[in-house]
Amino acid sequence: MANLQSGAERWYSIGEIGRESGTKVPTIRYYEQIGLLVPVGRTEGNQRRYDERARERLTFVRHARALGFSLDAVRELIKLADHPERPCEKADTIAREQLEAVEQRLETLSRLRQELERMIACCDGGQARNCRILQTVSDHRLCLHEQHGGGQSSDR
Amino acid sequence: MANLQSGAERWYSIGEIGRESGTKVPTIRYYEQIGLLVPVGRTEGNQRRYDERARERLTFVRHARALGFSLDAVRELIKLADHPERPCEKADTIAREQLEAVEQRLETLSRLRQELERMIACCDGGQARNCRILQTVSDHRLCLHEQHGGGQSSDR
DNA sequence: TATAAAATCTCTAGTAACTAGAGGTTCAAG
DNA sequence: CTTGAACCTCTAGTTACTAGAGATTTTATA
Repeated sequence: MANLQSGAERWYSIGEIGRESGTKVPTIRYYEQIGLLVPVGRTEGNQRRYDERARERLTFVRHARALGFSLDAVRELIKLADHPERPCEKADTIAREQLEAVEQRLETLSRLRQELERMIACCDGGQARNCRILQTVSDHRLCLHEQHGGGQSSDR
Repeated sequence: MANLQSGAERWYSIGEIGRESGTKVPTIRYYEQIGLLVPVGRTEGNQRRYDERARERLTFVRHARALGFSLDAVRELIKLADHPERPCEKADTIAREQLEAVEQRLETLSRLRQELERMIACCDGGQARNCRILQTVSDHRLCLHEQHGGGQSSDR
């Protein structure tokens, strides 16, 4: 809450950085609340004002999220970005884990796609009684693959 | 709450149908609570007992979930399966929507995979300062694709 | 038949990652 | 100086479960 009007630095409102980064305003407040973004200075009327650094931090978070990293992973990545002298094995590990998860999901989904395509192709649009889609859902044996499901949360 | 011991029908406990269908017991109770499964009869000691039909219903639900349908979609599919005389357009629509969602996710994910692979390949394992992974997350311009993220919830 | 272990019951609360709304205040333009 | 957009806090809702507490029932064994 220091010099919010003096100095040469440019300040941004929460709405501005939201628009810029494609983030809804409540989401930004949420990130602050869970400690992902450091609280920024306020105006006398209690409104948040962001500087360049805070803006970049939000961009970092959003981009990491867009890459599919969990908020916990993002937290780790931020920690690393804040300590440039540390080795970056951790970032490597996180990225590799993310890659593996993505590959896993890709596999599951492409099996699902195949299954859905087949179901749809076989549906003749008649009575529900004869609907291939409903039959397939009813009877797992009509499936091409055993793999989807079986255990829980193979997809998410 | 009728004849739970008389008659020829076989009854199953919640644990049994859970094991069979790969569903955790609380999940089954949850499905009942939200009205996805019809409440079944109970023993004198208030424990649930499932018959063949109830067992199949759970299988249906689990399989539909494994195919990626939302609980709401499953609800619709159940309604249809319960009315075999109706036309099955609705099932077709639901399945097509699901297929489209799956294809969408596949696309996003394969872009992500590419991005992650590139990030990881470029990381030299040195200081965080020079880490390609962190740099890429910091600066969207280092990305191959603009598409991932941009708006919100492209993946989910 | 007695007892102990396993399974079940209800209820509440927690998870991830936001999103929406109520009710009130502040900022910027005209 | 007024008005309307943007902001504030706080609570609760979303999806699809999952976990735990504390009590009761069922089942298997001695």
